[in-house]
Amino acid sequence: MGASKTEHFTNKQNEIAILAKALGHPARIAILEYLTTVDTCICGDIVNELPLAQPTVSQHLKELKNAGIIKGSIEGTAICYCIDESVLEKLQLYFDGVANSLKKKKKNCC
Amino acid sequence: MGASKTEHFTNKQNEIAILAKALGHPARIAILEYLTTVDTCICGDIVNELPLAQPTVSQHLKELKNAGIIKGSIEGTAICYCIDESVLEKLQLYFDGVANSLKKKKKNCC
DNA sequence: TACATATATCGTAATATTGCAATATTAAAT
DNA sequence: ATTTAATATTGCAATATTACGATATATGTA
Repeated sequence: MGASKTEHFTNKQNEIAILAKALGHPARIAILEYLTTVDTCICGDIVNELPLAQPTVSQHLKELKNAGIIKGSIEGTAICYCIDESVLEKLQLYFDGVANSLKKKKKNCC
Repeated sequence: MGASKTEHFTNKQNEIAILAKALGHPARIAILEYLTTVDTCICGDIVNELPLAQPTVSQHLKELKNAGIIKGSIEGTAICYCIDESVLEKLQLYFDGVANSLKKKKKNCC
């Protein structure tokens, strides 16, 4: 095997899982944070920011792009990558929801 | 290769990546949601809730446990699994932080 | 003790991820 | 047209993940 049985889960569950998986690597968290802090989308510096070879970084960017977390627009030779704010908001809302539900719960175990 | 170069990233980045990775599978999102909604930690029903074989569920539970997202306490024959609220709060705060930073940003690209 | 129940572990097959060197592509600059 | 710079793609090796049948373990019950 090796492939997830996605068809048995809800769209929402798959959606969140895809986003979480895309962020399930420190390099991609570092990219997220870099793109969050940098004011103007200075692009190709991402490679210089990370301790990884250029093809590896490119691959990580691709995965973030596939998950919808970032988008890139061509800017001459360079590419301008930035975060899709709405997707991050989705994650924010999701974990807000879970954390708040937990707070309301009466705990009779563990 | 196949192993992540975790040593080049900050503790915080690795920590968040580990949590995100653990939630990067719809079955584990489903487990999270089940444990969130269920009031008393009725345990072994997780297997019945999921469209996966018992060893597979056990494996997913183990991964959530390794990441620190859930903990289990033995309750006779059964095991009582529940969410570590503080870890979920960590995720909530993290994505709150990222999403809020993005909102404050002036967007001059994409 | 023997049995049933709940969960974990082992072994294994299929597939996915990670990382990089080599190479391709694309567009600007000379 | 050539060169340079930035990024993507390909190909491959090492490792990790996913899933499950078979089996082990542990606890309660007859």
